Amino acid sequence: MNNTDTLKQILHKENLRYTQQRQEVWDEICTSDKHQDAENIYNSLRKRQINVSRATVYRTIHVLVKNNLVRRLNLDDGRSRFENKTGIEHHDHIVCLNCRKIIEFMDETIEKRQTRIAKEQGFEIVRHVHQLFGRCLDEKCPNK
Amino acid sequence: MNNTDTLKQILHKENLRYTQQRQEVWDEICTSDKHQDAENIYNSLRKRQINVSRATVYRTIHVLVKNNLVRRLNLDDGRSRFENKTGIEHHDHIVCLNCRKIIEFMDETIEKRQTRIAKEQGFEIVRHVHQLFGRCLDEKCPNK
DNA sequence: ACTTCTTTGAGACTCATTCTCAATAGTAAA
DNA sequence: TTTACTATTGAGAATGAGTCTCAAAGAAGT
Repeated sequence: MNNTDTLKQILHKENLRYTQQRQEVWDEICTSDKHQDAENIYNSLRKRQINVSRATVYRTIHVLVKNNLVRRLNLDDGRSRFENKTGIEHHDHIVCLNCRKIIEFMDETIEKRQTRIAKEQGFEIVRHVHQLFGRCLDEKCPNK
Repeated sequence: MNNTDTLKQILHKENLRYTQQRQEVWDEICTSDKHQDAENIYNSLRKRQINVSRATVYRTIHVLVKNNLVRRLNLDDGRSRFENKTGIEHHDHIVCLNCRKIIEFMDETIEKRQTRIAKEQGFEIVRHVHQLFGRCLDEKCPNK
């Protein structure tokens, strides 16, 4: 299913109308660099002459997150970042504290273990956050 | 080393003065229930007739966190929580989405694996965040 | 086109946290 | 044990991400 149909489907399910603004926000998240924050998404759209308000950007993101089209990332820097979640396998993140480079990782053993640990403690996991913060060895990184 | 000496030591290292307010904030974090937020710490102190300002609470917490006496937790609910880190072994958290109960866990296999994964990606981990959000089976939990 | 209901945009508002700056309090030297 | 210097404090203003309000604009069915 393409971006437009995916969006139309969830809007219909939520009894919401299909609008140009909602499509533009969703497109921006799908096509842009990953891990953009709301302000970034808003600015990118404005730069492309697309009229949309900050309020609409936030409101649309809520719908997308609620319906699993988008994942919200909280990287401890005070604002949420968003990534397209459709057709993407689950992964977690490694973040460079110097250059803020973000790498994705996924480890089946860790995934299974955390589920088991939660179960042993009487929990059923709904979601999890697993982030590794450190320093990368990238030449371009202003690492000391 | 007791709370007072620990505090005096890091204040000295940071070229900061030992004050009653700083001691009170540190005491509150050491003796109170775990995972309190700044407002909570502030209110607890005021309730005990201890004069301290919000600004001082926040400022003191920064010093404590910077010097590894306190850990800052971001549980995705908009405010930071703090826990005493001295003499406590490392652990991560499981949080109930219904009753906000917080359980600690620690798994050596996961710890080792994440270090290795980061290394393979050219990262040296400085810290990590691993949180499991779900629903607990506690009878008192308003978990339908 | 008409009616009804939803969405939008601009800016006001919230809330945790940080900042400002005058008043207060440690601390080292005398 | 007072002086002199500097750091700390408190009250409230400022910040910034995100949310809310409400009148105007837009979808959708008739």
